[in-house]
Amino acid sequence: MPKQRAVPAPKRDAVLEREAQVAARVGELHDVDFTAMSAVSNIYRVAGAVRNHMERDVLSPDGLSWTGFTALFVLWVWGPQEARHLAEECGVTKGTLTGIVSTLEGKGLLTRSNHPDDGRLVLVGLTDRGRAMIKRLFPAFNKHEGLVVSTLTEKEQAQLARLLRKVLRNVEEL
Amino acid sequence: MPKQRAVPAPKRDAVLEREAQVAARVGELHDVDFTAMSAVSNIYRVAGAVRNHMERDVLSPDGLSWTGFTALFVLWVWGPQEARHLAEECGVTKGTLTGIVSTLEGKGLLTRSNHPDDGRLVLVGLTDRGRAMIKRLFPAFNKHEGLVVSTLTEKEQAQLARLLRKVLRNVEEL
DNA sequence: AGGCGATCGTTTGGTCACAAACAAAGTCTA
DNA sequence: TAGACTTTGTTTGTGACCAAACGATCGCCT
Repeated sequence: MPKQRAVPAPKRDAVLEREAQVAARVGELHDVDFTAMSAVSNIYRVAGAVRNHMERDVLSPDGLSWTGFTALFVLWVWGPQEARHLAEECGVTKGTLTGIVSTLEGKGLLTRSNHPDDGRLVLVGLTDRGRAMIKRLFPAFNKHEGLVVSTLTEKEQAQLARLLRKVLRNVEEL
Repeated sequence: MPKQRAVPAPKRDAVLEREAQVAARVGELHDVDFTAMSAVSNIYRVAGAVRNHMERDVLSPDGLSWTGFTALFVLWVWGPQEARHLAEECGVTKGTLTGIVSTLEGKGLLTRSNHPDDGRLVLVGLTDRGRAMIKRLFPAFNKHEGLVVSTLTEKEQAQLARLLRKVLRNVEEL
């Protein structure tokens, strides 16, 4: 009878091994959903790592943060729009967006203007400088996005995106 | 001849539709890696949504942030340890950890102490209050983790975790 | 027309996060 | 043993981020 392995993992993987050890230590509790725990914790770890990588290697030379880049990108793709819309598209609260817009406005990358018909609304739009910057930065950013998932096959990348979409729809209306 | 659809997507999905529209607008550029773009942007969106959900519905009643919870969890699972190790495990810089630890120390959830042999090192460990809190909080947290990925089958959850691990290993040494 | 409630952006107060500069403590080397 | 590196945690400065409170504006309703 061959020696049985208690854990099917073939070791040699720091990330996987850490999960296994955590599972062993938390094992004293019952009804722990390890699969969900792995998925969620990995989502968060990857997101942070990707953000750091992007800010360090792509964005920081232009003094742009991840969110700053996102705002420029959204304005570039969707055109000038109301602040509330921009906030939602960037995934931040309106309070946070005020700061973001102020920062980017200070750099001369976008402008605030009043809505002609509704005095409450603020319209945000790119300046020529802002448009030039996002146009120059996006290809580099996208290239690094490809680098990040380069260890996955095209099919796996698509499936990763699909699974995440499914989770996203669920979480957003939860 | 039946009317052809230019986009194969069956609509009716806000998340997917937004991606399609972005693709259409960025289409003027050549060599855009849309698959990678979807995957990366979804990773980040999901991570933010999950973090917000957890802080709102699970952690905030106890005045705990995501990172604060992570720190307590790590200390609970791995026991008292040096600050540098805790920082890496939480995925933050040492400077950030100083603040985290100070906050949690103020709440009486953990303690700082000096290493007996090396005056530079600081040992961080849970107090009884901290241990009680994480022990009470973790099941609720884990239950919500399950909720977050509940629209995925068990198999899909495992695959999501697997794909993310693959990306994580790649990004961390990039 | 005048008031009530909703909506929008800003402000406030606090935490989180990083990079960079720093002081204290340890290690190495000559 | 004395000086030069290295490592560790803290401090500093800046930006991101949220929730809650706020003031301004709009729409509706009587």
